[in-house]
Amino acid sequence: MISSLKDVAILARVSPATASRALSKPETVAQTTRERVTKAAKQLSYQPNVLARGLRQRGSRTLGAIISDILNPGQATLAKGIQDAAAKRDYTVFMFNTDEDTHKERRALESLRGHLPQGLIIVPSPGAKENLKLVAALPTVELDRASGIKDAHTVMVDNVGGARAAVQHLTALGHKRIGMIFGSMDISTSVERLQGYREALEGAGIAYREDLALPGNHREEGGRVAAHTLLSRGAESRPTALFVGNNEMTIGALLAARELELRIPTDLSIVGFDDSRWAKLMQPAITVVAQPAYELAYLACETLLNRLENGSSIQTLRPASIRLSTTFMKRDSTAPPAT
Amino acid sequence: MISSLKDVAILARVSPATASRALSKPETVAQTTRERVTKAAKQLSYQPNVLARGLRQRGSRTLGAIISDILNPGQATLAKGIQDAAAKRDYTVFMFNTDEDTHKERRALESLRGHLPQGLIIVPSPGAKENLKLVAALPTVELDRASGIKDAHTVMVDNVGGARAAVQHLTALGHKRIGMIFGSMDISTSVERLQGYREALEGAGIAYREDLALPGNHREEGGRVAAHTLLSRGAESRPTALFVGNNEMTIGALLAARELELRIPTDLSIVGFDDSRWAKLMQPAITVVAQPAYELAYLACETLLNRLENGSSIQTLRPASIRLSTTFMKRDSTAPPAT
DNA sequence: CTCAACACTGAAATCGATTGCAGGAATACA
DNA sequence: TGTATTCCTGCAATCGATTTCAGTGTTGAG
Repeated sequence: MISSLKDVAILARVSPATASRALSKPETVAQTTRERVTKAAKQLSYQPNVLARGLRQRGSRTLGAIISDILNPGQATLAKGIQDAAAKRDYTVFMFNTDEDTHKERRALESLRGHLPQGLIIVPSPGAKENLKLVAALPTVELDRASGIKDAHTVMVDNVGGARAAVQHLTALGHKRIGMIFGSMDISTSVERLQGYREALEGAGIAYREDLALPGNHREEGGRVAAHTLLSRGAESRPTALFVGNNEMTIGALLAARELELRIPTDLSIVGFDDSRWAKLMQPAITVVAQPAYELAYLACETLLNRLENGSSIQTLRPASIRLSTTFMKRDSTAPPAT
Repeated sequence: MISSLKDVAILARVSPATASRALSKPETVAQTTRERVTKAAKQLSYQPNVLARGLRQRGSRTLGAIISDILNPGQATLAKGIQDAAAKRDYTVFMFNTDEDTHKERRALESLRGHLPQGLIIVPSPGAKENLKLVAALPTVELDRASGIKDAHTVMVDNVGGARAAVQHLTALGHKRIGMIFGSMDISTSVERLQGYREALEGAGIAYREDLALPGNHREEGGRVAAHTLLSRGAESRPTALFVGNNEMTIGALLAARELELRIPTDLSIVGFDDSRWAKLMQPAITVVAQPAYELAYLACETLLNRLENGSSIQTLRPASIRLSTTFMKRDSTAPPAT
């Protein structure tokens, strides 16, 4: 059923060596021979055995990709970007989920290692700095976040700038008490977004208050609890606007606002980080900082492939640190504070 | 850096053959030897080369998975179910997207074939019947839909029953003019859901009218256009309820209703097929037929793996055709028709 | 016409792990 | 003690494609 290179060689009346060359280095073979071989290959619908080839060449045209949670639409978009970029250059991708779990990440890396991928694209979990030692020699690009490894190649968005824009929008509307719900501080994006929030407040001459910035552990429930805490105070001291650090927590915040019967944007303005289907669809539609997730992932994959194919010369020395900018999407969930 | 079995063998002072056996068939090796080998392996942090092993054993512990669109949350859930089930049995998965495009599906299959996977799980595109001939010998399970290939193993939901339940709910509320928007008729789910709709109407003694059931090509825009057509008639002849065949088109229908300023559920009841984040979150929350996507995929993967490991004996003869039932989720987008 | 340069091709080694077979040691049994 | 088993281990072949090296035939220059 499945035919090997040897079958092709026999049919074309050449040696396996020549058949191999005819297919992968055509210019080294006489034209007539080449045609005989390609014809035979087509006739047998020959498909090279990637395992054998990879064994000989010490690695196949394969990449590893590790993302944190495929059910998160943002991450799914990353997955797609990686796959499309890889497919375009004829690479295939081993995709793994970590669910933000360091142990799963470790297992994924171990499993990956045996497949001898040419490179790795990873959305690092909190424990990645340690885990990545397992594949220290593997060309790697960190996507969306930084693991903290020195001189790593990273492709991320400008989280500080995105957060700053969001909060500036709120201060420009006249908000003074602006709350924030941020994610786990062992993920670089959370740290950066919090920083952007602080910078924007400072720029507007508003003092940063610890009681207005709460952690929400990046899940819906955490966002709900944090928002509930922030919004349960009296109308005089409660924040009039909320900046939420990711999409899941934004949902939580919205639910909390509903429970407390706060109208949006009349009683409360909300800006989320990360766009999504429901943000556009809700009424009111939610104002967000949108990330170019697809482009980000595509670029990360291209960066990796370029580095691979340039032979690890220049690129090894000069780590790429790419930042794409975010887009502020003004919708209907933000308005001046009630007077 | 990367150490081979030979290195382990040398360190443990045995032959490569024995080292191999010590690691993969421990019971065939003397205890002391075994311990020396495992210790050496750990010391070198040995990881077997999957390519070499796969070459020898004609196939690695690898599965192919082809889904239609990872950006669709339902499909992403399928992806996750497959991966989790595979990981549990220590298989790795090559994941591909087809975007419902028969050519991409073909390319994915070609690419997959060279990797010699042990099996395949596929959400078949309309052209799958032809494409799957490429891998006729590969144990395959069709997920979510049927390609139409005879005797194929399939794992799907009870689309007819789900649709029937949805429409029965509407008739029970007193609706008489119930519209439907269905997907591409070359996808089995669309056909089945349409049939469920017809059966429910018949059961309620309502005649099926062709002008109330329109195709929406399964995308948001198609759903919007179809809904617009259905709802643009006068209040006397316009449907008072809509059953929509998938989640994307449901969004389209909702947008159309907004454009026409129809209130839900007062002026129009809507039931969608497939649950999602936004369906719960919207106000009013959308009544839907929910599919057990994760379980479906998990089960499909297990079915495949069981079949693989039982040696293709019994299972080959008796194709599995599994149907899981859907869950009707009554929410706030359905109500009795205005009188 | 001779010899060098060149273009092609094939034989054989190689990648790393697995496995059939055979040999050697240890044990059991008579 | 002699022989039959059992247990363990190593040799060598194998999976399929690639690649080095050497050899053949052809062309061109002198």
